[in-house]
Amino acid sequence: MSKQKKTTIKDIANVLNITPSAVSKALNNHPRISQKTRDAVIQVAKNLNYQPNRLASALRKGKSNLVGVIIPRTNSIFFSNVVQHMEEVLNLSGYNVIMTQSNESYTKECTNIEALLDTQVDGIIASLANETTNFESYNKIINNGVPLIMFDRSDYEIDADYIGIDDVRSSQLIVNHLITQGCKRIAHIAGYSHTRIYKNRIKGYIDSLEQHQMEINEELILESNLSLNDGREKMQQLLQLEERPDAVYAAGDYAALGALQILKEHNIKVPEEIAVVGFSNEPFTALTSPSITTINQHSEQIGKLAAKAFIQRMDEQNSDSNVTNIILEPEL
Amino acid sequence: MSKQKKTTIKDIANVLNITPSAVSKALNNHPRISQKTRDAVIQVAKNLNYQPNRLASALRKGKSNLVGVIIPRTNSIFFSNVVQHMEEVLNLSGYNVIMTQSNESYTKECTNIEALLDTQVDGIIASLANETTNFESYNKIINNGVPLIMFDRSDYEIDADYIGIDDVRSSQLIVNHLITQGCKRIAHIAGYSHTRIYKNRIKGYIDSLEQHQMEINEELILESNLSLNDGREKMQQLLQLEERPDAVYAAGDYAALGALQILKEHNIKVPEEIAVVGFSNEPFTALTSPSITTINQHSEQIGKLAAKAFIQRMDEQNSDSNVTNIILEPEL
DNA sequence: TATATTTGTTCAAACGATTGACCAAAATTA
DNA sequence: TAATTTTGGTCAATCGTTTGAACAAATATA
Repeated sequence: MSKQKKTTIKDIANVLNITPSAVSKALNNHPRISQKTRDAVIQVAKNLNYQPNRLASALRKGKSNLVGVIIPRTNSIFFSNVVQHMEEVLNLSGYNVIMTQSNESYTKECTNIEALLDTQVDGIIASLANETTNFESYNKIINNGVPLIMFDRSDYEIDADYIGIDDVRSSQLIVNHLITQGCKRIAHIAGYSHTRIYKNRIKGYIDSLEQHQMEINEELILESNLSLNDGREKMQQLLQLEERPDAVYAAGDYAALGALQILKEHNIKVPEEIAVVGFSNEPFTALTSPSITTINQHSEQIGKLAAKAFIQRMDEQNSDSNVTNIILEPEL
Repeated sequence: MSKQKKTTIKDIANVLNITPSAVSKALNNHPRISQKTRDAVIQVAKNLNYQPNRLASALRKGKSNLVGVIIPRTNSIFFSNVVQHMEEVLNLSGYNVIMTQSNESYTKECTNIEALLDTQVDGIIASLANETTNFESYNKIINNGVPLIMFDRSDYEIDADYIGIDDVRSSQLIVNHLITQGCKRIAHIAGYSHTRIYKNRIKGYIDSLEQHQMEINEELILESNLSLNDGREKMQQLLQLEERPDAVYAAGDYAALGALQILKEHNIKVPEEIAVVGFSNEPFTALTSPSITTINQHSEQIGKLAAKAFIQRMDEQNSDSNVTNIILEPEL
C-alpha cells in the first residue's frame, strides 16, 4: 500500500496533455503561463497529492534552501530560544533549518561543519563551542563561498557577520550591581579567555572593579568551561581560599548552578554569606533566594537578527559588502 | 576568490582522462575498478578538494541520508540527551540529522512534519507534543512510505515502532516512594490524559494508591500542559484546597519547578510541609532540599535504540515486519 | 494587408552522480 | 591456438526540476 510512486510534474503534465516544463512554470508563477492552465495545473497537482521534489529542484537551482545552525548546547533556554526565533524568520523566507549541537566540543563542531557543508546547506549560522580555539573550519566555510553568520560567541579571527550583546557592558552591569549590594570581594568564574565573549566579560568585570577602586585579585578569577561540574569545582576552590569571596559572578548559568549546589552542600547561606550571579536566563534561576540576578540576553532579537542577516547575504549575491556587527545593549 | 566552481566528478575524470562514471565507481568502491585508478582518483579528488554533491546523489539514489527528528522541546536534558545519542548512532551509518522542535505545539508539529517530508528525509523519529490529539499527520508520514519511529511520547493510534520506558511502573515507583516517606495526601500534576504516556502515569499513580488502600481524590489530579507556568498555576490551585496535599508528584520537571517556585514564594517548606517529585532529570533538581527524587529516563538507551530501530527499518525494505515495541524498565 | 509584437507553450539542455548494459583487452582454460 | 572467462572500463539513460531559446498562434501596429 505504501509503495506507490510519488507523483511528479510529468504525471501532472500527462493528465493535462502539456509538457512538464509548462507545469513547472505554472507552479512557479512564470508570467508566460496563462491563468487557465495555471489553475488547471494547481488543481491536478492537488488531486494527485503532488509534492515537489526538493532535491531535484535544489540540484537544478544550485540552492538547497537549508540553513545549518550550530549551537553549543540545546538544553539552554538562551540557545533554544535563539534557534526558535531564527527558525521563525527563516521559514517565512522558505528556508528550513538543520540544527546541530556541538556539545561545547571542538571536534564535534568540526564534524558538524563537515556534515552541514556536505548536506549542501545554503548557509551556516553558528555560535562557538567553549573549547574552540582554532577557527580554520569556520574560515573554510567562508572560503567555500557559503555565507556564515556568527552569534553570541565568536572571535575576531572569524571574518563573518556577528550578532550579539555588548558583553563588556553586561559584565559591568552585573558587577556594579553586586557592588551596590555591598559586596567587597567578588569572584569571577569566567569562561575561557580565548573566546572573545568571555574575554569581554572578564574585561567588564575588571573594568567595574577598577571604576570602584577595588582591588583586582587574580586568585578570584577562575577560567572554566562553565559546565555544571566545573562550576562545582571552581566553587570548591574558592571556598578553600584563605579569605573567601562574598560574591560569585559566574559567566554561565550552569556554572552558577554548580556553585549554588556546592554552597548548599556546605550549608552556606545565599546570598547572605555569598551572593551568586549567573549570566543566562535559565528557569531554575528563579529558585534561589533571592533569585539570581541575570542579564537579559535578548535571545529573541539575536535569533531574528541573525536570520535576517543571513537572508540579506543570500539576496545580495555581490557579497562584497562589509561584515556587519550588530551589538545589542544589555539589560539587567 | 570565493566564486570558484565546485569540483565535480567530471573535473576529476578530465584530469585522469577517464569517464565520470569510472570516477563515480572508483569513489564508491565498485569492484570492477582497478586499484590503480581507484588510488589515482582518490588522490586527484583530494588535490582538487572534491566534495561530493549530496543532492545529486540523493536524487539519483532516491535516498537523502537525512533523518528528521521532532522533539517537543530542546531545552530539556532528557530530549537533548536522546537526540545526542541518536545522532551518534545515525552518523555512524552515514545519516545526518535534521532536528526540529514542536515547542509542545500541535500546529508547529504539523508544520515540522510537512517541512521534513518536503526535504525528502529518509525517515522520521519523533516524540509527541503535549497538545497533540490528532494523529493524522503522523499517519500521513507512514502512508507516504516514510519510516516512522516514535519514542517516549506516542499513542496507540500511531502505528509505528515505539521506544520508551514503562510509565505505569515508573509512576508507581515514584508514588510508592512518597508513601514510604509517610505522605498521606499525594497530589498529581498530570500531563494530558490523551497522551498515552501521561495516561499511563496517571494509571500508575492510581494503581499505587489503590495498592496501599489509599483514597483516590479527583481534586488532587490536575491535568496540565506541564509547562513551568502551568506548574505554578496548578500548585496555586492545590494550595487553595481546603485540605492541602502533603506531596506533589508532577509528571514533568518544569511543572515541578513551577510548583517549587510557588511553594517558595509562599514560604512553604519543601519537603517538610509539602514534598515535590518530578519526572525528568534536569540539573536544577539537585538544588532543592532534599533533592527532588526523579526517575532515570534512560535517555541514552532510548536515543540509541530509536536510531537503531530506524536503521533496521531502512535495511529491511520488505518493511512488512511487525511494529516493534521496546519498553525499558524504570529506575528511581 | 503586411509587419511587428505579444502570448502561451514546447524543446532540449542542463544540475551532478549513479548504474546496468555493453565492449575491448587481458588472462585463463581446454 | 581457439574458446572462455575475467578485468577495467565506456556509454547512455536516468533521478525530477528548471530555464533560456525557439516557435507558432494570436493580437496589435502601421
